[in-house]
Amino acid sequence: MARMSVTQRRALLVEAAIAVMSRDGVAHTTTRAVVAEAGMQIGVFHYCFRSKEELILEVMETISRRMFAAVADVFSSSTDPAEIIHGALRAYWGDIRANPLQHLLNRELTQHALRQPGEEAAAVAQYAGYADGIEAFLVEIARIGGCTWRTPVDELARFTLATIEGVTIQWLVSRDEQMSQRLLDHLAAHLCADAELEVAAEQ
Amino acid sequence: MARMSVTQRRALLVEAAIAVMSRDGVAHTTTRAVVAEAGMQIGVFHYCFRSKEELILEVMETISRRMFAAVADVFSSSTDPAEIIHGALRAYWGDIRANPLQHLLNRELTQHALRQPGEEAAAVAQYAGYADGIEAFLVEIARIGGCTWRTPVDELARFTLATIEGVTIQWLVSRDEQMSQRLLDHLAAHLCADAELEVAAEQ
DNA sequence: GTCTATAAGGAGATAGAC
DNA sequence: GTCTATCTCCTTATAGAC
Repeated sequence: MARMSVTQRRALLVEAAIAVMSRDGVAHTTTRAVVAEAGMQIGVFHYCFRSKEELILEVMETISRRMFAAVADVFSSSTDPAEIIHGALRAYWGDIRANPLQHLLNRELTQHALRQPGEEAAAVAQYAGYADGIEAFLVEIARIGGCTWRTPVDELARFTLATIEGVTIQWLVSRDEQMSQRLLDHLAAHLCADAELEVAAEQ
Repeated sequence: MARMSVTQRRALLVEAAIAVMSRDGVAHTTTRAVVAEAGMQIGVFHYCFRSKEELILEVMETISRRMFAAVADVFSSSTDPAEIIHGALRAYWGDIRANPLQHLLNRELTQHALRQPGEEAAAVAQYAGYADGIEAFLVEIARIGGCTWRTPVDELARFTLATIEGVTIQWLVSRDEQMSQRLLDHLAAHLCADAELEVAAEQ
């Protein structure tokens, strides 16, 4: 095989791992399958990664980073809180529809980390990232829309995260398109009802 | 070992499997570990179960059945919707606190089924059971409390299921007691706000 | 850096004595 | 029905030639 920097190989192996793990699940993914997917030889693996576990952790970080990119450009669309909220949920939903297996994988990775002694921190970091991301999102909505949240924003963010994740798994199991849409609309309405228009001028 | 009916052995093996799988996770559970936990010999396994997969499916059904028992006696307490709702969520939360690993296991079982070709139906049945259970619960609350739900009850039930499950996984990851309590209170308030007192007398 | 060969250790399932 | 011994397969990880 052509020469290639270890860094580049690592990146290719992470991509291959995401592909294989999405397709077959974490449990059924072997290092052999990953290197084969990347078109490399089995011996390559262990001078790119210390262990299979190190690869899994890197997959976890990579996927988390990408999750946000899927909804990042939603602010450009509007300054109306209701529209931004609906836009964000639609964007998230589009990502679910486009990559259902990747979202299933994401759940598996969380649980894998929780079961792996010493890796609980990876799961904690993953969730803290999502919660903080949504929280920042809500803060930004309030700023743009000139409103405040009745509920403490950390609580509202985690409530939103919880519901979104629950809706996701329900769809992954049932594939009931219409119900999932209704549930996300229900969540959007709940959020909109929590927003309180600020009194226009102070001072 | 003493003679014992296959039926009884199956029951003991299911209990042992729940113990081992809760402790170590589905991925790390071997048939050897299960029979050892049950104090049996390895050879026993395959004339009690056709395969490891058959055992896992039976574990799944057993756990689902028990989940409801944990909140079943909540109606005796009150006829006030708000109190019943809070009571039910408290009961659920108590079960989570008492058996966190079993709830983690439950998630793993869902995903295992989704990844196992031909077993998706087990996951679907699991979720349909939870959704229908919560729906019946909401209907009963409305009947007892003399109120109706503004939101269609199938939607409200699935929204509740989604949020509960999201809160559960957040706690399993973060173990943030106080936040989880706030999130469940938030959900309870949301449900109470959806209840609409019926006009006392018709006709 | 790259690749082949292999070490070392389980896994699920079964055969066959009792 | 019960239990021991074992078959067969597949895993991660490493040694060592090139």
